Amino acid sequence: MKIILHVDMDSFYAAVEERENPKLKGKPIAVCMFSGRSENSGAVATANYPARKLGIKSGMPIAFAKKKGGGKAVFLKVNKPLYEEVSDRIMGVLEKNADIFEQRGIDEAFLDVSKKAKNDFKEAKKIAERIKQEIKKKERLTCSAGIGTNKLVAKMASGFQKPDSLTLVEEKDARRFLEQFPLEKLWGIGPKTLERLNEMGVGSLDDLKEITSEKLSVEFGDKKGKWLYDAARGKDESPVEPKGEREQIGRIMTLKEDSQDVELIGNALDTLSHEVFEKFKERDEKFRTVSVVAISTGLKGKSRSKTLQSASRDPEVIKDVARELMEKYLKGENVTLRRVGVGISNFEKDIGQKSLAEF
DNA sequence: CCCTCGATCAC
DNA sequence: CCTCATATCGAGGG
Repeated sequence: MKIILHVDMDSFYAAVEERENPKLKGKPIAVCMFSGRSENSGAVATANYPARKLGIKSGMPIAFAKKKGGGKAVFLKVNKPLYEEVSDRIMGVLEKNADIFEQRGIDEAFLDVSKKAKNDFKEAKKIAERIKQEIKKKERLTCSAGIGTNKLVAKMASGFQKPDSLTLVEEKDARRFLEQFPLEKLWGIGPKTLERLNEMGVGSLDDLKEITSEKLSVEFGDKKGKWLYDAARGKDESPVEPKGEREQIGRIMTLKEDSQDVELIGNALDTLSHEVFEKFKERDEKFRTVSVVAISTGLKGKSRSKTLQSASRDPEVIKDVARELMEKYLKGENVTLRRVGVGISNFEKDIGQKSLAEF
């Protein structure tokens, strides 16, 4: 039997900001992504607990959050490089405590600790306590941890008593533990899946157990269908797997104003292409696919992509192909765009020669 | 099997 | 009033 630990930082962005600026201590904080089209356009990325008490939630429009905040809350702009730097150190602490380590996003990770814990939940608990201690001491940040026999249970456990919590769910308790959550709180069940399940007459995990694996596969596809079937039974065989390098690099931005203008949009694409290349260039690889995303005023997103005959690592290629894809798209549809994005993927090793200087 | 594209989830 | 970034799946076409 495996023992899986899931660690999730508590309101990470806001907590880092609070730590960096003692004046903010205890205050409601909303860390926001400002889109720049007007004073308050954008969304809340993370709200700390005092802010949540005021009704400010992540994903919420900033203008809306400000109404809720009643002037009490502090609104900050995200400082991603700072959070990344802090995250790297935290992930180092987590990784050294794991047999197998899988980072998921900037502030959470799965740790397979089966060997280190000698298959003993008590040992796993000690490991989790040690991790929490070390992060608190070194970074002055809290996190929540969940321990279970699989990723699903561990993930649900870490979120169960946030913040600064540690929740153990032994195998015999897993089913009952999961059953207390409404379906939509289950990891992997979002609004769409919930709606379709409801239409099938499924309103709880218990109901879900009544549906056959075949039926779920027809409705949700093979993978997801099987996953749901297992989830209803507290089962999740997916392994903790180290994440390799990113397989896509993308950037998206909100236009200063809604636009149909090829030149204005083209300029935005140039900027994005440049930023994408900046992230990509330190890798010793080439990309083969360039894609663009166009999000209309109605917030409907469309994507277009092109895979090149031969791989490239030329920033101009990103720009050119992005423009080409977008121009073609805009010609075909009569749409006004709100946001645009550029991405590259399909990386392959660059076995190119060294430059003369290196040689 | 590869490519394109949309959908979904969730940070 | 509506951010940003990535992974994964599946359908449909070739």
